Amino acid sequence: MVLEELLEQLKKIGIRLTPQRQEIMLVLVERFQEGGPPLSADEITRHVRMRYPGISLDTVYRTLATFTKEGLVRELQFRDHSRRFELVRKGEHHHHLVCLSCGNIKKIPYCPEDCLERTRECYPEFEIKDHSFNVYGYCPKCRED
Amino acid sequence: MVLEELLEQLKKIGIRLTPQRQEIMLVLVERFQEGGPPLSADEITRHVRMRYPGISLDTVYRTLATFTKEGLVRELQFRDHSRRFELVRKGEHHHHLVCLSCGNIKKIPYCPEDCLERTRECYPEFEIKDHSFNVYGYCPKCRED
DNA sequence: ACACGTTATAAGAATTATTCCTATCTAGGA
DNA sequence: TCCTAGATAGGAATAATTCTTATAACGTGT
Repeated sequence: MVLEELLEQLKKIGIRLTPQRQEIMLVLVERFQEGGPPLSADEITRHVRMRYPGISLDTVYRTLATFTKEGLVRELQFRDHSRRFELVRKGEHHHHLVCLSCGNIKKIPYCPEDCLERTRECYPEFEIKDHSFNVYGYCPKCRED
Repeated sequence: MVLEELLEQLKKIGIRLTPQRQEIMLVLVERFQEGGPPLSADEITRHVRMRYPGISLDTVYRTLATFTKEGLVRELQFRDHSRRFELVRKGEHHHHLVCLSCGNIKKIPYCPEDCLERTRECYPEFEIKDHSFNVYGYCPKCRED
């Protein structure tokens, strides 16, 4: 099961396996498995509180920062200024199509690898670590208005 | 001259040509001409205040929103949560390479058009308007640390 | 199983960026 | 020149995130 793998990974990293962290990881894994859109810190907090009511927002933010630093989670920043988080799974890579009206998010299964490669050639002195590709538009529902 | 062209464009659009708007446009044009990185709202405000001390932050934000809506300005959102603005010039299109350590920004002259096209094919019911492609890494200076 | 030291947490204060409110002002058409 | 819709200044309000600090608890070593 994915969750256990990840908890094992957390142990290896050498950070403490607290119940709060486990719950946050569980929420991220569930969202990944159902294929839904990335979650905001607030959404994650609300989900975690269903099963772990006392958790503080600060803990959620700190934990997400830790997970991101360890490469378990990817942090996303969209043009509407919303900040979202999603689980990183090895061998799986995608980008996002975002509705400018309702914020609805779809996965894009393509990746601009050629552009990335050309960027590396253009700036060989940069140590390139990551990239983001977002497409913005209006979803079918919002086009009607 | 670029500035006059743009002021003319503002007139055509039908919004009032106030001195505040002219100053903000001037700052954006100067930055475009010197080829420097996009500006934050705060940087723009500081620049505008050198020549127009009384301008309020709210006016800067409102004006940038107006310019963005009219397609004269592009709003950028990077992973460090910084929000920046740059002039849009027809026939010129680029993306950004951002240093994760110092925030240094370089222009990328390539564009993932193929990915964009494939995204259109994948989601034909979406009305695609725009996209962003950001590459993150460490600049030469920051690699040393 | 237990104690200890390190690290994580909760709670709320503080910070920062942005937007809202409202009284006043002004660009530009008549 | 006058008039009015739209714009501005200034400060209050909001929202998201981070900081502070006292308390709690993970997991190593006994």
